[in-house]
Amino acid sequence: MYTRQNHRQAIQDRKHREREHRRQTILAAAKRVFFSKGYAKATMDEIAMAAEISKPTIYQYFKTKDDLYFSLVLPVLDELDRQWAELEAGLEAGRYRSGARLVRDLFKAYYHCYETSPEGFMILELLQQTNQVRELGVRTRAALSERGRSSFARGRHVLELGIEQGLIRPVDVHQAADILWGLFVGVVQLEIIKSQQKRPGLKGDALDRLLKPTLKLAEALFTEALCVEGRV
Amino acid sequence: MYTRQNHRQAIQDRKHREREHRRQTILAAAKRVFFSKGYAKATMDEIAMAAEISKPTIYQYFKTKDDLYFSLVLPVLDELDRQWAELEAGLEAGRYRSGARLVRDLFKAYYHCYETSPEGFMILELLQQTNQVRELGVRTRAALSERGRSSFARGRHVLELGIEQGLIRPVDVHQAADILWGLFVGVVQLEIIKSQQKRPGLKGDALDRLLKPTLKLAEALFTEALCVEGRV
Amino acid sequence: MYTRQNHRQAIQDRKHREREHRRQTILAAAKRVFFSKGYAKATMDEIAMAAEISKPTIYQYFKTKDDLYFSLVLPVLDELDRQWAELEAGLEAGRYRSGARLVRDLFKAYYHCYETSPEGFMILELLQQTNQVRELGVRTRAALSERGRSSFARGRHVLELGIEQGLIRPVDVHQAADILWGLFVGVVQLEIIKSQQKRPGLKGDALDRLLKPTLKLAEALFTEALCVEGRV
Amino acid sequence: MYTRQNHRQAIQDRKHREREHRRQTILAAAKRVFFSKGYAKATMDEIAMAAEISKPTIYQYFKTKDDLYFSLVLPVLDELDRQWAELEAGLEAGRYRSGARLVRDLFKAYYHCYETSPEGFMILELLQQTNQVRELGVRTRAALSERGRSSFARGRHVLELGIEQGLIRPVDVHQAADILWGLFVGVVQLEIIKSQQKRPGLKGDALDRLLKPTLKLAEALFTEALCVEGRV
DNA sequence: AATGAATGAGTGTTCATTCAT
DNA sequence: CATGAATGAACACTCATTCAT
Repeated sequence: MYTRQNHRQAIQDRKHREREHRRQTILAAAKRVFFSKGYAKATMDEIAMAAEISKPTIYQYFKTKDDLYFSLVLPVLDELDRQWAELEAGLEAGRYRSGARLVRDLFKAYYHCYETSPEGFMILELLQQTNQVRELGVRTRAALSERGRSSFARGRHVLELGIEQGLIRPVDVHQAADILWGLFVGVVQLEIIKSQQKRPGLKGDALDRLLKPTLKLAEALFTEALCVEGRV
Repeated sequence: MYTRQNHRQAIQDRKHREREHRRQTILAAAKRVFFSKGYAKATMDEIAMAAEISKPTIYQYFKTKDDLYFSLVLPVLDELDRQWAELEAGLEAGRYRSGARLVRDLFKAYYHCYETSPEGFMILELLQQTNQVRELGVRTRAALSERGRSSFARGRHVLELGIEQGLIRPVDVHQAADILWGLFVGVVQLEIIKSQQKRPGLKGDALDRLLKPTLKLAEALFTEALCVEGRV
Repeated sequence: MYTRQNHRQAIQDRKHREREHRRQTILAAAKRVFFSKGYAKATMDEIAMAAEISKPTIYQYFKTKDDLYFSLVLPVLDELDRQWAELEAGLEAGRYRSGARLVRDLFKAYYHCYETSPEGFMILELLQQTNQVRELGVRTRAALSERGRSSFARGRHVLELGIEQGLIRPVDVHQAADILWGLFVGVVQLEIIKSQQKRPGLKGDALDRLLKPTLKLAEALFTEALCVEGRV
Repeated sequence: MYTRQNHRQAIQDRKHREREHRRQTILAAAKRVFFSKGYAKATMDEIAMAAEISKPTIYQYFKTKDDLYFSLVLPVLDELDRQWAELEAGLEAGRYRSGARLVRDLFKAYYHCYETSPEGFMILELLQQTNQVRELGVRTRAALSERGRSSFARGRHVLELGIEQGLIRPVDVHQAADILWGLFVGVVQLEIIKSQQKRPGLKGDALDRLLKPTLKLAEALFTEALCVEGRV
């Protein structure tokens, strides 16, 4: 039914949608720029141009450059958490029969998370470069820290479940989780550099051709190393 | 015998030593600053202050910021190459009986190289951020690129020899070398972030307590995965 | 009629006007500073202070120091060209009966061009000092070079017409044009130095009192030397 | 006769000679550098390298960059004065019969002075760029100012004599002297710019081919304009 | 809400000048 | 006397951020 009340509501909704849409546009632009230049060399001007808006507008959506950056990184961590949550659920439901499957899905989780937003994923490593001290409102900062922690915690829990269920060999889960993450990030990083040396501009294709088989081998090696059931 | 001739020579020598010493002071300061801030956020001013000299003095020893940075990174690659050359020689001399030994020494090579200059090692990854185009005299630039290539080539050759001699299982050496490097760098990077989150300032101790056992586990996993002789 | 449309237009217009006004303010400030210090000693900071704005603002109107400088010089060349075009038209229309008139107008052309922007005129000579190589976008650079060439070409054509019409004696027009320009610039330059030695600050008055009669005499001498009709 | 006294004297002399020689070396180097770069862009480093000595040594011969510069300019003014003194003497001895001769020798005087040290001559015009205020010891500054004044005074006297003796037409000698100087400097300047535009590096040849005929024409025009004896 | 314009605080780099030897 | 090394003071140019509209 059409009422003045509903009309107002509709306008409100549209505005919200538009606002969210613009926010996403900015984030997408920022992602591209941060990725190709690194945190420090990326300028707000360039991001604004990439988003086809004016610079001050960015500041209406994100308090600072740091804030924008972290807003980019957060979803990646969330995605990782979601992936791991699925794995966790699967394990708790007893859906895994072999360690190989588990390892395969572990790698899939990482890869899916990377694929969702390759740039966002890589940007995670720029964390070091950022102004680690500055304010940025406590909220974002805390959120980021907590998100990271929870992600890793869930990863460890997945490994613990795998060990408990006799799917993978007993190892220190802290260390193992770090190794998996380190391996994944390190390999992705290396292949990016390699693919950029050949032809600059990350056209995805070249990168994928390097990355996928390497990750496949890594998965095979970890299956071999971690799984209980013996040689494949 | 003390002669005027010797005297002059002695003075020359001392000056050379002093110059070299100052060069090292600057490099050490730069290492600290680059490491803690990243390439872009590190300022020449800060490096000068860290080295307790004036800014222009830096420019008497290093042509540009880039030059300074690369002078920091080059020795690390050289060290890596040296380590691998030793492994290569050992393999060619038939000194390796078991794959486990080989994997252990492979990890040792990486670790020794990291230990020689932890900051320098990590800085390698900043390569992406650097002004990849600028001149810096062709010499350093070319040297760097070539050094990287040759290091990786030697790493692959080591793996090839290991496979030929039946010490490790047949795998694609390109991919395997990438995985090893990626794993090592990724893990070191992750543990650094972790140790800095706990207490900023990289006091080495905290880092080492995290890093060493993790790398030990990684070594064990790779021994398991790569070696021919079966379960250890 | 007042409409919302017109309102917007009016705002646009005002902004345009303001922008142009500020541009002129900067140009005027730059003119003063360049003139009193020369290209190299003039600093952007000083120009900014003279224009009572901040330094980065200058860079919103002019890409580089070079660009600012050339933007100052270009109009002078254009004015010169315009003056000569008038002379040319007059000659082609057969409006000149005596060589004396032509020489008088030649000097008038130079003088008018100088008067339009005395500093700008003198700044032309600083061309040598400028970074002759740098980019500055090809556009301005090319424009400048071409402008100079075309101005001189037109000057020569004016002399050619004068000779053809029997108004002035047959001389090499390349050389004659160079002599006229050299004389004018050289004299202006000298009188400026002289007037500055007496009282620094180019108050125009002192300069004019020196410059005008000297140029008058130069005109008389050239009339004598160039004109066909014999002694005046 | 060889005595200890003479010996000391001889050593003193040699030292003086050597010192003077080095001074000249520096001046020659500075001349080249100042000329090709202009005052501001010329660096003491470059001058030192051109003179094949170290930078501080320059400061033992010249107090500041300004001092060095003015020491370069002074001899040119002296040469000009010498040339004019000769002309003056010739006139006073009644050696000139025709105005044409006088004008020819006037131009010769300028040209000879330019030829003695083309760079030095041109450098004179950079006077504006120099730090006109700074100390530079009063001495050099005063000397320069006075030298300029006296040179011009003598030039005017030459013209006065020429007028008195009925060789050239009565004109204001202040203005006429300024015109002659301005013409000469302006033309030289212009031809230098032109010859550099064609092929950078002032190889003299190209310049001379432009300069000489132009000056020849200028001389002819001034003969025509200034001389009493009528058309040539 | 969006933007054109403005700016304070740096950046890397250079240079005239001065020590210490 | 000559010099290698050092430095204070600039300089052109940039950027995250904020007004005014």
